[in-house]
Amino acid sequence: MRNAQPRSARPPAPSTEVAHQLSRVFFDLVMRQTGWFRSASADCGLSPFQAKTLLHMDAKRPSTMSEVAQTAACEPSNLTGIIDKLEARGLVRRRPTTDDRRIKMVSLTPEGAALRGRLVARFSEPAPWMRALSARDQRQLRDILRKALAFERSAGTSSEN
Amino acid sequence: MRNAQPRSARPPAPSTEVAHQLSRVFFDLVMRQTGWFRSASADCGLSPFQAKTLLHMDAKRPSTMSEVAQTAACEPSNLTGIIDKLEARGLVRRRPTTDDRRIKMVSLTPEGAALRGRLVARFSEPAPWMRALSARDQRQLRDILRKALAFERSAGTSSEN
DNA sequence: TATTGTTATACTCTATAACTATA
DNA sequence: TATAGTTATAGAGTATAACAATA
Repeated sequence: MRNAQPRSARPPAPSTEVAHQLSRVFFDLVMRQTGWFRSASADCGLSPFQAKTLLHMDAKRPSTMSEVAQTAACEPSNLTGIIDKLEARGLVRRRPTTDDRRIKMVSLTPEGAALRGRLVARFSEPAPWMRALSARDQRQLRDILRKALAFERSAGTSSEN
Repeated sequence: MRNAQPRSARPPAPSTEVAHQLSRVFFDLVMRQTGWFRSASADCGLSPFQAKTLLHMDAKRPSTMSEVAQTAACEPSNLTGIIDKLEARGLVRRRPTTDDRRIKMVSLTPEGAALRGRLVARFSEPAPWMRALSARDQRQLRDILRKALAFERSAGTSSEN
């Protein structure tokens, strides 16, 4: 864990040692944020998975159940129950399509879109450790994470796998 | 969300706008890593919470149930069940103390410490987006996250709250 | 009387398989 | 026969309250 890198023939990848250190510190930090997500969801009256689902829905465009399940990285069978609850609360709406009657489109109601907005705002409130960083570190971190997110959005279909 | 900052009298904090942008991009990225954590745990034959608990245990020193519950940010009642399972698999050991017989110390067995090591190694494997970053970005990101983690460890008792 | 850990309970999350209604 | 979504079910995670043993 503290050894130099073996010098075997490799593509010109950046030092794997730095990447490993990065991985450890990232997941160490992430592991400390689970409670944050939970309480932020609860502040909006939602379970974590309900909040996650709402966040993964496109505020402007309806999606099929499958699409939502894929972007939220969950099983379609579980999504059914979540959408049931969100629909019962008037936050989303399910409608069949005319051309293929197996497919159902889900969309946010105005109430759902509003609550989704509240969620986004809530998740925009910086955690204490973010405010503790210098302005320079905050900018650098934001910019690097934006690159990472751009990669994730292009490369992976979602997170999973 | 794209507006300039209001110019009201404020402490000389770094731009809250940058911090908000940082918060959004960070949690957007984090939301995509849950599957990664899940599959990494499964690779070691553990549920996510079991893995989390093992990772939060000090490999060298026994802790009380309360201490583990606090660092893992879970309810003591839930920890009981998890420790039961880990103990049944021979990964941890529970022992009463002599001075206060209410307290029970939990420690990793050699098998538990070995599996914890495998877990740490597994979580050290960089995610694709980490490898996609330039060597410079990787170093900068690692260094900033280390500062964040140092803050978390000093300031917060854990994550929660 | 307060505290450590446990039990009981209930609800949510996750995953798999079987089912329905379409195609 | 294959696909979109649902139902059924089981196991794991999370939270609260009540409890036993001990201090």
